[in-house]
Amino acid sequence: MNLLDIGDVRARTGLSASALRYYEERGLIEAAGRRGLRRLYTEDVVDRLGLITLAKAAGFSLEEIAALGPPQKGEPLDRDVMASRAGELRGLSKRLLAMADALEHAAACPEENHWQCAKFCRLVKLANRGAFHPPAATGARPRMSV
Amino acid sequence: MNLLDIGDVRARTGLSASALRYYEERGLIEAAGRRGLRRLYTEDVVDRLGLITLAKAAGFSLEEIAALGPPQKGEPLDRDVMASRAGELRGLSKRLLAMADALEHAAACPEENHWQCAKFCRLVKLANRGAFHPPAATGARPRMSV
DNA sequence: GTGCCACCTCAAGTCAGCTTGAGGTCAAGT
DNA sequence: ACTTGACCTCAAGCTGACTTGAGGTGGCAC
Repeated sequence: MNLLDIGDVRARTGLSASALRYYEERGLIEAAGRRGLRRLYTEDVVDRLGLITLAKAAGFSLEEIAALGPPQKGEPLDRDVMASRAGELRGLSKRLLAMADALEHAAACPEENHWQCAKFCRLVKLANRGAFHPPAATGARPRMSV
Repeated sequence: MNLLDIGDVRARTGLSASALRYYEERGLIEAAGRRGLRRLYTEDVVDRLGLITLAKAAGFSLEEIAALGPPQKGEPLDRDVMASRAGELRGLSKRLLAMADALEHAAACPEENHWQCAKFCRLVKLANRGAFHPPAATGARPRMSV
């Protein structure tokens, strides 16, 4: 079996060596063994890391990903969890789209001052009612970059 | 003019007093004056804070919001910036929707192991090609909660 | 006039997900 | 034999948006 040096894994996944060591420390991946001090990985780890990157992009935290089971397990994710996260993502996607519409409206609005725009003012009031506050109460979700 | 205590502002916006002080420190808002040690705010600040909450939800960082101009200015946002951010939000929204579709497919996929699913494997390969890596090169964008 | 309590300041802590730095190891090429 | 450079460990640092805590102040009701 073709064993990979951490540098090879880095090249195949685009992840930094320090990130890989960090993932190992967090229990997301493991090395097949060592050659001297150096970690040696099986090629499996590349798929595993692809999955991790994917899961992160879907908003799973490293902790959640680690909790999804031991590194080598064939079954990568619980189907129920996946389905429910898909629902959340759909919701977020919708909210973002609404924000985009609002922004675009405000950008194109004929009023010379946004505070004259009823739509804009309605949105601001909604914001103060908590409609856009971070979901702290809803059980702190991870964050994703825009 | 009806002046507001920090506690009143808290009640009207749902933001914590410490967050309000922090926003002031960062130059996002300012108090109209003091009564003794206590900050006094005009009612304007409530709208201003609604706008800030909105902008945060749209992915603007506090620094960007602060850069959009002095607190009391009527013109809240540059239309070009708004329009371009709207485009970014649309893109993010689309990617999230694609992720949701993929997750849902994987959750419902007849294959007993996701690694047997061609769609899933294609996605993992894409992830390793950097398609889902955080946009570090694209100029670090702020983060938003899922 | 006194007690309470909402407010104040300033420094330090929190969270995730890494990165950076100092100081060390080791295998291979010249 | 020696250098190079890729790797190692461990601790500390970074970012953003706040929160928390200790210790202090002062306006208002009684």
